[in-house]
Amino acid sequence: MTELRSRILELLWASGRPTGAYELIEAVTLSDSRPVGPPTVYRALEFLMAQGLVSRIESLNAYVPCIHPERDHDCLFFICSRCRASVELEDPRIGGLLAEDAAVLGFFATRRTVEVEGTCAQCAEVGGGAGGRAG
Amino acid sequence: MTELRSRILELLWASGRPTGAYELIEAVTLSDSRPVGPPTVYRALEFLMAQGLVSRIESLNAYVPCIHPERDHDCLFFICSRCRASVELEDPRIGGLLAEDAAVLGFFATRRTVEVEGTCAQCAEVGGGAGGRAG
DNA sequence: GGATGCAATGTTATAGTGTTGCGTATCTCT
DNA sequence: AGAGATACGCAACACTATAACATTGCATCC
Repeated sequence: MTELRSRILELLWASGRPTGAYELIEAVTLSDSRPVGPPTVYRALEFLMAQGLVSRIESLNAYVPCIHPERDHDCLFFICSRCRASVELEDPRIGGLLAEDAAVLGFFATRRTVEVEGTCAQCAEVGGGAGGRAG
Repeated sequence: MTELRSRILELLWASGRPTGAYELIEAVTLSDSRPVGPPTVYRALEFLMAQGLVSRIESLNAYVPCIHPERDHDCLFFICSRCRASVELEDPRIGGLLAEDAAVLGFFATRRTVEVEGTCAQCAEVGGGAGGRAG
């Protein structure tokens, strides 16, 4: 773990929501008063993902710090399309079913992506408007 | 359903694997001997997805024709990282669990993305090499 | 016929996301 | 110090997607 990598991990935690790579580039550039290029940030993200410290949210092209990186887990994200927040959940049953389906197909799984978009409880309470509960 | 839209749907079926938007642009341009721009194809894809005729695979930035578009279903994809093929499966149990988890969070889900990457049975048989069964 | 409205498509430019290639620095081991 | 491995800097580029605006074709109404 290097200076840059921990810096990026901190920024992800500080952000509080899925954060794009180019947002991170800007944030590092600003906070450290030094310009970093895309490859630098992407490499750091790659490393952090390999360590299980960060997950990528495919449907947003964005990155989030991982809860409980200490153990291998099913990344399962609920993403609010109104407030842009995401909640990570652990549900071993889903991994179990996917493993079961994979076995039926004779498929050897290496990576899972499970993402649910919608409206979080807090935003739903506020009511009405774009990204709302309808649909 | 217009000429262009059915053309793109045909191309997706003919491709036999997840196909990028720019591949489709090229394919339409070649097969119809007329240039089409990105917006044209993206709009057609948007329409086809709204009809449930096509799904987007987020982890590949690619598109696939949907099996059984006639009914609302859980899109669940197994994507082989070796041969690039994808298999769509229907497993209502997964949707059930996700709905259950969403309910616990008070989350109103509007869209699900479930994608599993790995090696398909056929490629695993061939053995060894990149994208293999290890992991 | 001519005006109007609408959905779909065409066109140009640009925004956003991610990678390649190569050079340099830093760290570690001997 | 010297050699190899790892990480970082940088320029350029490739890929993916959308914005903004113009045009076409068809149906409708007067």
